[in-house]
Amino acid sequence: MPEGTGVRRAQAQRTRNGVLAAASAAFVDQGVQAPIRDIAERAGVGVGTIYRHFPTRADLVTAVYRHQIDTCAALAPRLLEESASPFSALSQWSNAFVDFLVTKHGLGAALGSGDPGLENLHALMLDTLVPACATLLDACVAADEVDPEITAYTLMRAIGNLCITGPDYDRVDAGRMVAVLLAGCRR
Amino acid sequence: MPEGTGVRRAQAQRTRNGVLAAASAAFVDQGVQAPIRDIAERAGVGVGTIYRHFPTRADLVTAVYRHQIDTCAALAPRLLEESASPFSALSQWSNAFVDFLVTKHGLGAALGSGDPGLENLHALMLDTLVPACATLLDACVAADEVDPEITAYTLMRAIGNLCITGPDYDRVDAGRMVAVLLAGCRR
DNA sequence: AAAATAGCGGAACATTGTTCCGCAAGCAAA
DNA sequence: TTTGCTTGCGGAACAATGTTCCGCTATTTT
Repeated sequence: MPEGTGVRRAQAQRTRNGVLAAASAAFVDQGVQAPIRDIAERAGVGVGTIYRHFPTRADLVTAVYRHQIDTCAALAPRLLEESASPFSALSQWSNAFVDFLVTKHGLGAALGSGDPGLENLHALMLDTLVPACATLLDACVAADEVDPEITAYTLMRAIGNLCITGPDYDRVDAGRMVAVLLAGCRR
Repeated sequence: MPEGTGVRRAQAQRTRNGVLAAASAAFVDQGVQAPIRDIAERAGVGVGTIYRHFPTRADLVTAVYRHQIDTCAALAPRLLEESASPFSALSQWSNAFVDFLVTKHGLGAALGSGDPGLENLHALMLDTLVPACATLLDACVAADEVDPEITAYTLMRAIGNLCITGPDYDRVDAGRMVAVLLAGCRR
């Protein structure tokens, strides 16, 4: 991490960014399961180079989406402050989360699959999103708006699963079902 | 299908059953993604033999679970008759479906993944389970117990997704979330 | 200038779904 | 019965994909 100065380091950084850009584009076109080789070709590098920067496939996916995940998490406190009720904030935040998941082809499925190679991604989502969700949920419970049985992790996971879309179950359906789920949480 | 008489045919049938048994056992141990080679070894046959009987992986999975799926579908009309209210029937039927999914490691994820190789399985579940669910749902709508916006397919799919379990989200959580979802459907 | 090393490209390896081919044995025709 | 066809089978072979490994180049260090 201590970015040693020098031409080489700078070049490496450029390569890394190129890989991230290529991966991002590939994920849009082919979903998160885009083959590493395709990404390497897009980026004009060898596969070894990708693995040098990102030890595993999940690390690459993680790096590509980290910013968006952080943004989503940061949204929670703001919504809580601005919304009429804690439940309304939770509802709006869920919508943001759904929008994030649903625009990333296969991300939901990848998360749900339990693929051991995606542990990192899973961990990241959990570490940053669960606390954010917990904040909202706690506020809802405090206001007696939702069943205290429901945990942030379980809710996040359920929402994530509901966002696994396909040809006959698209983002609209996912959004609707998440809304139904939240309605069911309500006191 | 016209079971030609003869020693060969009988042997083939025996082989087929052996494969089904081996697959069933392998699915319990390793989940539905158990490699074909493992199943072949368990059954004491070559991989070619498996493909002779089941053109694709999904056909094998389908064959293994077909009976249980049919049983589940057949449960719907009976519950509708015996239950106090249509919604209660729907609720009980959902529990049965959840139990089915949740005991098959990875089945939910496989269904959700959109893996093109599993089209057959997907189609089977849809063809037999969706009509069963629709019966219940229609009764609920007629009794004004659930929102008519909800379609059988969407509900099935949502329940299926909620049943994608993992280390930190198990069958208990899945059952709870499905109950919450149904509560949200209620009028 | 020589030696060490970071960064890179791509061949090579492992796993898995699927196809293909040759073989053994039952079955039918001669 | 003998001969040739067909069924069913086993496993090698192929393709796709994640991942590791090795040798090369050019920068950095001594």
